[in-house]
Amino acid sequence: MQHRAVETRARILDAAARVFSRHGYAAGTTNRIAAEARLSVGSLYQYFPNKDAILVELVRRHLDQGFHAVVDRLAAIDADGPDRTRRLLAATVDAMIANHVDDPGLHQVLFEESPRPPELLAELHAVEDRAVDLAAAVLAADPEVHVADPATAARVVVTTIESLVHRAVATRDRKVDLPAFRHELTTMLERYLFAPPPRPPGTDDEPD
Amino acid sequence: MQHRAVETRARILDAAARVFSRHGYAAGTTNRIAAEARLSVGSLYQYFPNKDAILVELVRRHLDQGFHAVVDRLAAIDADGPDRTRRLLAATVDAMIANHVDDPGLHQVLFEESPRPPELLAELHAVEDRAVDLAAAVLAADPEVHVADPATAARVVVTTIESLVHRAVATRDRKVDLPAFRHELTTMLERYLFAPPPRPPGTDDEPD
Amino acid sequence: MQHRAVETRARILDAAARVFSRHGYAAGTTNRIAAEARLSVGSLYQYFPNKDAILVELVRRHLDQGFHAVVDRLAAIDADGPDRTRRLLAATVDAMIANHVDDPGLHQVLFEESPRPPELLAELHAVEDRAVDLAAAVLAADPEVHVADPATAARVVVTTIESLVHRAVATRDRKVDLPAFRHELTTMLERYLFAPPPRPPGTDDEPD
Amino acid sequence: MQHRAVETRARILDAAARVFSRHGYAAGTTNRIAAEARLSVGSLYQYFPNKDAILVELVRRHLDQGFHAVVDRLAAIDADGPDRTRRLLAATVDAMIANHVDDPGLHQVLFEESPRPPELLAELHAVEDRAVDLAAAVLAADPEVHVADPATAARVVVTTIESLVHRAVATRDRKVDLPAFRHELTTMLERYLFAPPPRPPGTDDEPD
DNA sequence: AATGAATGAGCCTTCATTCAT
DNA sequence: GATGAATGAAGGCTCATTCAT
Repeated sequence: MQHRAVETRARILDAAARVFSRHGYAAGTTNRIAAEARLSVGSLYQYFPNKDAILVELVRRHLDQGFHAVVDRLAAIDADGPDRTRRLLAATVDAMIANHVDDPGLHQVLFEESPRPPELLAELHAVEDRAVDLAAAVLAADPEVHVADPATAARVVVTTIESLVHRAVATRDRKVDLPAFRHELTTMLERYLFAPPPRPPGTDDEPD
Repeated sequence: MQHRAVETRARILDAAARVFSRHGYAAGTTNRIAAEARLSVGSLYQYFPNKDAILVELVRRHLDQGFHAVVDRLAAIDADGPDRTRRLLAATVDAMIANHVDDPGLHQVLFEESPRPPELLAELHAVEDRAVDLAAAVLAADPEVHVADPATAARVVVTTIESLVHRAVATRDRKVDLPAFRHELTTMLERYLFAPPPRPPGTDDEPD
Repeated sequence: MQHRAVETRARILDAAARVFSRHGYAAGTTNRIAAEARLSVGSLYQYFPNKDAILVELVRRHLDQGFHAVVDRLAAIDADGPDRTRRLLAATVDAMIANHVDDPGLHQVLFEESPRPPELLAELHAVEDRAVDLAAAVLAADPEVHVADPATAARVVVTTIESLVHRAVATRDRKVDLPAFRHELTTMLERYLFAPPPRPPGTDDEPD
Repeated sequence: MQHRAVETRARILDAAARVFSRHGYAAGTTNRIAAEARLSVGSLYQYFPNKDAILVELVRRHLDQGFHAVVDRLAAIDADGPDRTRRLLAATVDAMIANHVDDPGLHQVLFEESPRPPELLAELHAVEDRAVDLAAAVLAADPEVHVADPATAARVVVTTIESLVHRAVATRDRKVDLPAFRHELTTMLERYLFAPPPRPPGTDDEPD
């Protein structure tokens, strides 16, 4: 039955997420995943052609969910109020943190220690590019943002958020004071975006 | 024999670096490493108790070399000239990029896809902490740097450099326009550190 | 339901023939056969107790069809004309070739690469024996055939035809010029059967 | 050590021969082969890259040994005595029978039920072609041999011997009275080769 | 009767590690 | 100290067969 099958696929993915998160990719054996999903290996292989396919699907799912979580969150931001860019920035950082907080270990496995077929890399890049485009539009529309090139600035912002959030929360490494981290990250990005425009020649800005 | 042994250890580590870089951690078998080092597996196991020990040593070596490369570079910076912090910052970024550029693949393996025993994590953290301390001292000494807490700001700077440089150059992912990246990263960090001080009390910015 | 069931069995056998021919015995999975027969595996197992049973039935069917094809062809030969034996021989060779030409691959699977339970071997032998008996009768009745023992000669003829035709056409190996093969095979067998009788005693050729 | 390694390879091949002969290709598992060779699977895989490679080597070995056995036997035949062709024929048949008698089951596995990579088929054909060439030379040199085309006749002889000997002795099927088989096969081939030449035109044998 | 999801034994292969030489 | 053959546990995956629906 269609419904049943979809459910089983999901169960396998959930199980794989738990197993990978706990054991890493290499030690996340298909037998373990099957067991965790209360299924036989054979069944697992009726839903996925091989172990990597599970991983790929898992990454895809996380990517989608993460992207949508951010987009949804941003959609709730008042489009026209004051400080729009600042509020979008903060919301994005929050959403990204939320995306990772659930299962830090999983992200490590999914985005670092696993083999990523080129096809998947392409998707990763596509999602990032979409985010950059969205951000660039926001920056370009805000007169208070003084950056040489909105596209470049947008990419900096996006990759910085991704990298630092990932590092701060999505690692099995040392954990971090989240609120402080959140504050400092937004501060840095705000200063980057809203820095006073370079002085016109002749004007001095920072007197001794 | 002491000397000979040290040399052999180094040869194994070099071989391991090449093998891991080429094949990744999982496919970097001990036999391949031994072969690359023109050694028998048996001999390899007289120098290292197991595969992970090689990895650990390799990470340690890289960490040390990287740290020293940065420190050496910074030592060459004129301690008292103007814009000292800015110059240190730029030098650090340059040194970090240099650290990764040689062998991007290896860093990926060493710091992402390999198992890292807690013991190794502790060392990682220690090195980072040292860097943070050094940076904090620099920030605290510079009157133009207006940050609430030099220690926090130092950590932000250090982790941002690490994360973004790593992401930009030490990945097998999509590659990046390095000079542009370098410029944008320093710009962001400078704006973060040298932002005009918060308005004097009485002006409200973020009310309770 | 009797009729329906018979039809379904036939459909399964046909499907199995196609699948075995295409994929070989090992890769001819029951699932593939079921799919090819537009049936579920479950249903397939209601018609055959296991995979080997399908194979056995298939061999049986091929044997029967092949035997009857030959017999029918021979029945069309004028029983009393001159050169009766020669014509029967030619017709047999033609019929055997015809039997294999349709689906060379299938014969390879059925008679070479598959497991043959003893029960099946017995049937194979029975069919061959019947053919030998028929041939022996023909030889014995022909005064121009000078063989020591019609039964032995009959077996030689039958097995030679079987083996060589099989080899010539029922292999995935190198293919063969059929008309030439056909001519040479009949020539050889005719010479075998119609060789001039051994010289009357007194002439020595192969002394004791 | 070179010698030790060669010996181990041979031990594996011998073990594989026994295991394949007993269980067939599919059920001749690498673990069984290793066990039969009193070796661990791991070791087996240090000598052969995979199961098929063992098979290929085994086929090659058998082919070589078989071919040489025949050639050696023929070399012992007096080159210039009377009835040279007849004696060569008999010797060939004997040698071929000898080749198969040792381990009938193995031939079945090696040449029928196993997957044969194209590369191996090519070798098979090459050996056969060599044998055909040799035979053709013999036939062409014998004035008593009346065949339209020595090359064709040679191929008929070679394939007939191969096929019938194989069928008679190298099968797990019903076994056969070897001396009788031997006699009948040579008889047939001799009659084929030494049949009286076709009548000169003007003599009628087969009137319209 | 039919369906097709589920089962699980067992296959081929890899690789960190050991040990006889 | 060195060598490299040997080990064997364990992994990914297949497929004949069963069984709940």
